[in-house]
Amino acid sequence: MTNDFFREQLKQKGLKVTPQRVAIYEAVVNLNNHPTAEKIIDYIRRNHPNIAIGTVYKVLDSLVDNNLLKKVKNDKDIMRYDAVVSHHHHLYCSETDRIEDYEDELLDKLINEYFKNKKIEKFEIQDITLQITGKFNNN
Amino acid sequence: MTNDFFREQLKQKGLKVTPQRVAIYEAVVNLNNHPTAEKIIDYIRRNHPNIAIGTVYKVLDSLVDNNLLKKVKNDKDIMRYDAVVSHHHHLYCSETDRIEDYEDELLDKLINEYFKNKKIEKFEIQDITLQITGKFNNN
DNA sequence: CTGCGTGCAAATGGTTTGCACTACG
DNA sequence: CGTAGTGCAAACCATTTGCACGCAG
Repeated sequence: MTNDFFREQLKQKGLKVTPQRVAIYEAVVNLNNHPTAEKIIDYIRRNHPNIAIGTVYKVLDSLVDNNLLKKVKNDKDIMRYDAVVSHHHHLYCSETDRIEDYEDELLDKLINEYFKNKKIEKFEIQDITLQITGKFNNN
Repeated sequence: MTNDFFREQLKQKGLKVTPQRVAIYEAVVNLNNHPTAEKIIDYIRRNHPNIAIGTVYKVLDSLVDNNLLKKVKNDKDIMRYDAVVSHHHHLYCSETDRIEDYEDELLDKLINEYFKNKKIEKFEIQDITLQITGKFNNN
């Protein structure tokens, strides 16, 4: 289960398992659309009324540092968070603030193949992420 | 010349040609590495000591709205600006704050071709931009 | 027990806003 | 001239910080 996986990960990274960390991680997993810190705080306060805003930011930072969460950047300048840590791209809605994960191994292979042949001068590629902007057709 | 081109563009968009707008545009063109608002202000103050910070932000916003500049977002949360308006990607240095433009028509064609065949469910693509992270070898 | 993690509240800093004044067209 | 644009300073607000206390290991 997600919860146990997370607790195990914390231990492995030498981080203490606290109710705050568990709650924050669960919030990011359960909330859709890559929540902002504010959304996460709202969600958590239902069950943890006393959790501090500063704590949420500190926990989010340390989880990102330890690769248990990822930061997602959008056109605005508010930071959002993603519990999907594996390599993936993002679909950005041009009309709303919706952001969806997009995994596509075939595409990744195609792009890697391309850059295997065509090097960028004086630059060693470590990671390629696509920002795909467009419109969701419904829902 | 760049300057005349810019003045012409302002007129066409119905924006007044002011010394502030010209100076801000020139700053973004001349400064390398996709300057922040702060860098732009420092640069301009050499010749326009009285330009207001608020004005710089307002001008940058309106130039972006009118497609005369682009915003560049990095992992941190400070906005940076780009005078290259044509479609291109960005090379992000993983160790410094350096950001370079990267144009590659062949790559664009390859990716467009790929998505011509493989549609994303319930999503209509408008634009695809790559964030290429890595290391510059020297310089 | 020991120090990592938390709560709290104040500080920070990039960006925005309101308004009177200026100058472009 | 009339209004878009500017200067200024205060306001905003997401995020950070410092410190005393509390709890996980």
